[in-house]
Order: sequence, then structure tokens, then C-alpha cells
Amino acid sequence: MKTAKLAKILKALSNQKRLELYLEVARHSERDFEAKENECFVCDIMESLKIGAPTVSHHLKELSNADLITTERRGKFLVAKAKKGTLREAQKVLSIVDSSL
Amino acid sequence: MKTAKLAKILKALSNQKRLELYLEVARHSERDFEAKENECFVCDIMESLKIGAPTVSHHLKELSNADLITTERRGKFLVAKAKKGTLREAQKVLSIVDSSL
DNA sequence: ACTTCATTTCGAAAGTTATCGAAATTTAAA
DNA sequence: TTTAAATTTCGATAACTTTCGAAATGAAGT
Repeated sequence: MKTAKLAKILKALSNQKRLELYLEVARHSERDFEAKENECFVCDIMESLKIGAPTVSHHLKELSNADLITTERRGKFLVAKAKKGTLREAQKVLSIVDSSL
Repeated sequence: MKTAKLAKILKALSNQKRLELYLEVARHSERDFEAKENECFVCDIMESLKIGAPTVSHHLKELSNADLITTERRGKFLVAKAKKGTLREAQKVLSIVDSSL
């Protein structure tokens, strides 16, 4: 992976709210793609992170842009899923550091 | 590790130049603490990353602030050393994601 | 079609960041 | 102690970010 892409991924995770949002998505993504009718995601996040819907939407877009998540409309709601491979790749690059020390 | 600290670390690595700088430091840190008289570090980086000295200085400070490196004066020069533990801790938090998927 | 709820887009405000050139500081050497 | 090299601080600017409220859009049920 090129440093430009790695930097983009890390940047997407460099805001505390967005990082928490990502971790939340990552932990719940499997479950939420099987979500029941009355489950949503953006509105859950709004409440748990205490940020407005426009901001959540913006953050989700940044995470998508960095290839860290995908989103899917499920009826009225939007559910997000983590692309675990992207994070793993990023970790691989960073772990070069460990092995060389 | 709290998300606030993790976010700070990731932010420090979220700028491409700074990320490259860090990776460079990480790869060379052992060697450069044993540096010969005429080896320097900031000025090397200036050339290899093509950014001015003030900017390098600024980036080093940010990496220090995030606890990712330490710096040490060696005669006229400044050498930087990676604090591998910090990165490892960060990786540990992020790897929760992997194990939960 | 109308209403309602969820999400996105738009426009803007406030704050932060990357980068630079110039000046100041530090260190070593002559 | 004068000089030269390396680094830092300062002041400035341009670009970007986070966040918001308001308006627009999309989806689903009545």
C-alpha cells in the first residue's frame, strides 16, 4: 500500500467522533446487515455520539472514501459495514515498523 | 487506550509527509542514535521529503506530542527515535476490530 | 397524493493545519 | 569570539475540517 492511501485511511480515523463511529460500525456491522425493520444506524449513532445527522452523514462519507466501510440502504434506514480488509492492509504496513525495530 | 489518544496518534500519522517522516524515523532510529559525527537527520529529511526545515520541525513536534517519537540532540544535529510501544498499543486497539469480525 | 421519518445537500461559521520566508537561537569549529 | 551550519520560533496565508441549521431529497405507509 502506498503512503498516500495509508495516510488517507489514518486521516479518516483521526477524528475522535469518526473513530468511535468506525469502531461502532466495525463491531456491529455483521449484525446490522441483518437488521430488523425498526433498526436504523445513522440515527442510533446520532444519539450515542451526540452529533447531528448532517455530521454523521459527512463522517460516513469520509470513511467510505477511505474505503473503510460500505453503506447499504435498508428501507428507510442506512446501515454501514466495515471493510475489514482495508484496516488489515493498513495494519500490515504499520507493522513493518515493529519488525524492523 | 482511550479513543481520544488513539485519534491523536492516528492524526499525527494522517499527513502523508509526516507519515513518511515517521516511517523513515522508525526504520532508521536505532542506527541514527549511533550516528557518526557528520550524520544528521532533519536535514536529511528535508531533502528526501522535499519540505522546508520549519515544516520538518513542526512535524517532528507533532509526532513527539502524540508520543510516537523522541528526539535527541547529537552535536549540531537532531536525531529522532520511534517509540515502538506507542504504535503497538494503537495497533492493539485497532485489532479488536479484526477479532470481532 | 399526502405525511412522516431518515438521510443528504447546501451554505456558513469557527477552528485547525500545512507550509513558507525571515528572523532568532543554538552548537561547533576556526 | 567571529563565523557557519542546523534547527526553532514567529507571523502570515491559503486550504481544509468540524459542525450546525435549514432546505431538499428519498422511502414507506395511510
